[in-house]
Amino acid sequence: MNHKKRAVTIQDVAKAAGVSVSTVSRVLNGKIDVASDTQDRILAIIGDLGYTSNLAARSMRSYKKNLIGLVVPDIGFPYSIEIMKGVNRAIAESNFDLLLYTTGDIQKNGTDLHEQHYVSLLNNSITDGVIIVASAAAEFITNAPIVAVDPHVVNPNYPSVQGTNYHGSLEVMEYLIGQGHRRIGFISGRQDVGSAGRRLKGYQDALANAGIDLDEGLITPGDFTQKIGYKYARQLLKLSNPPTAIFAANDQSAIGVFEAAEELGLRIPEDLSVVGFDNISEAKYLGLTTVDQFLADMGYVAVQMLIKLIGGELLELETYKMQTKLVERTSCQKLIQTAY
Amino acid sequence: MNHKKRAVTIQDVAKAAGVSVSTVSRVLNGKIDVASDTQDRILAIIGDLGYTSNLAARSMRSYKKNLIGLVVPDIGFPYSIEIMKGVNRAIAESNFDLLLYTTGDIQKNGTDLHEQHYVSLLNNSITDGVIIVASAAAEFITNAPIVAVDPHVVNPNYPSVQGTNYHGSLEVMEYLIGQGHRRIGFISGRQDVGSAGRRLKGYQDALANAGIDLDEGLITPGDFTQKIGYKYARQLLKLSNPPTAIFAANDQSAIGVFEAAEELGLRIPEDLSVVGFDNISEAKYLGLTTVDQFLADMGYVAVQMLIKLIGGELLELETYKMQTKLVERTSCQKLIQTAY
DNA sequence: TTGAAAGCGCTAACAG
DNA sequence: CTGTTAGCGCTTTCAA
Repeated sequence: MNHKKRAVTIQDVAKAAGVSVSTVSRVLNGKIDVASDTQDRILAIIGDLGYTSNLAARSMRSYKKNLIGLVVPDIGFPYSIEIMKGVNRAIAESNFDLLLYTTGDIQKNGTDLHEQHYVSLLNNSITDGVIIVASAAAEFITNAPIVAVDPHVVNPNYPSVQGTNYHGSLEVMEYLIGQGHRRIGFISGRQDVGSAGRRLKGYQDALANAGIDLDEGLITPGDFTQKIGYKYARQLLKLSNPPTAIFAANDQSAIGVFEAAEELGLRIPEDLSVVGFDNISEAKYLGLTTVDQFLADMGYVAVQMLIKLIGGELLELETYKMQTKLVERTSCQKLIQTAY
Repeated sequence: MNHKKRAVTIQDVAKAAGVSVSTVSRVLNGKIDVASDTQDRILAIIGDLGYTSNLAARSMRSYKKNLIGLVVPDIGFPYSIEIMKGVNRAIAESNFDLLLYTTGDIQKNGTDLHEQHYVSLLNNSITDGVIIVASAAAEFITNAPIVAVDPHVVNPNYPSVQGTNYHGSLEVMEYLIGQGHRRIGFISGRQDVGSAGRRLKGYQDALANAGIDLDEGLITPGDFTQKIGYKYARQLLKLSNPPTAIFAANDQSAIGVFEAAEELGLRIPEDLSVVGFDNISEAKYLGLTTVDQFLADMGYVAVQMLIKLIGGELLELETYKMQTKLVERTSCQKLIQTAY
């Protein structure tokens, strides 16, 4: 390895081939008006010299970059990972490459301003469009298209992919009520996230529909983390009149519930039913019932929408709704029960 | 949202502020030699106009970009995800941002040539350095530093972070043999991956050390996937004289073993002991014993090494060895046993 | 079929 | 303290 030497440029190639830079550029861009022997010679030299075009310089001059940006607050979070898997799959099927932008910490760039900044940064320079996950911003200034996955804003001013959170939440509650549960706890999600609010609304409305009085004491705060899920589940389960089921606003917090139940010697689902939103693999192996939010599929669909937009199709403000439905993990539960 | 309008450039800002572009550039780069009222005025205008500097143009001129590249074959694979988590954490603690490059499919860019291409593409243009995961290439042409995480090559020609695969494998075998196992199956990893070979070597040597004859029939092929792990575990368990323990070259295939065992009505660990390398969360919740390869920590360390290299420290060819050791998942097993 | 030259947006000397 | 100027590596007219 040497990383001292100046990178080889189009000039070097041109010089070695005894032609002008414009001719090399033509070959690079697959233009047809080049003599085939010239072309072969240049191609050979490009191989010999190990030339790679300078992304920055290229982006500056040409419109098409075959690069899609993905702005994610925190790639360590299972929620982001699931979406990335779907994005990844769609990218693999396309002829675009992926540029992921993150500052690593959900605190460090979770704000509207940061998001807007990154979107501009990418779209005004090296990407053909960007996908932004869990966007909080109400608006983006960009000269290339964007698609938001699961935006916090309910009716965003830009194209987006959303799950039917309210509907999915209703379905969970109907399921639990159908099993005979009357006291059902709810671990909330982050206050500032739209989908969390819709999940809570589903919880409340389903109770009303079933004629069950709402007990505010069964609704706790939350922030989508396992730690806080554990904390409030513990609190709920220690009530003098504890719930017989707990519905968590996402499955990270559902895992927290699982831990609290284990600690208190409760069996799931015999002593306590637990359902969580989002459906990550850990929930699957724990045997927790979940609501499938198709996180990966949302990412997949977002890429497809974006590619259409880049290609010039006018779906400017389209919102794609993905149906979220209950996934009963019975087979996994059986699997784990059998294995031990 | 508007994505028709031309992006606002440094020229626009200069014109609006009634100064030259260089003055704006100075403000942008935090140079001190600017009158503070001029600076305030420019900053205000930058805010008003929603100006973001053009990444491409900036990269072309200046040396420092505060951007680290990460080249990963397939971000959907748990192995990659674990490493990315560690990278993410290190990035969060630094003042660098992350640019992830992938073509999405392990088949699509798994070759040396592709890797070399991406490394050049990034390092010769917009990044200050790149981290390359599971690199197959023997050499890279680049004018900025690179660090490889878990390279296929045993003694690469560039800085790298590696786990002590051979040692970890020995430890597993000593553990299993200590439990009284004499017939231990081995599900191999991908042939072309160096670490997989070292794990197999550990398996073989440990048997020899214990004076146990090697039965080639207990060693199967493999490719690190759950599906193939399942297939060969099934084959092993149906032998007339089946193994009492199976050691899988990674924990994805260990999960396949788990499934095969379940299907055949075997209890783990009573009827069959299972150990896998790598330690992803699914294995944790399944209660499988694993070898911790510190995947996340490897990513973390790689970023730190890279930042040192970027800063000019001369550890050019340093290889950082992370100790891999057996992790007994007894508490998780208990947790699952209690919960159901 | 090819080359010369302009310029993308920006930074970094160099003058003033 | 600020403006002028010269490119970075590339694509793209426009001529030849």
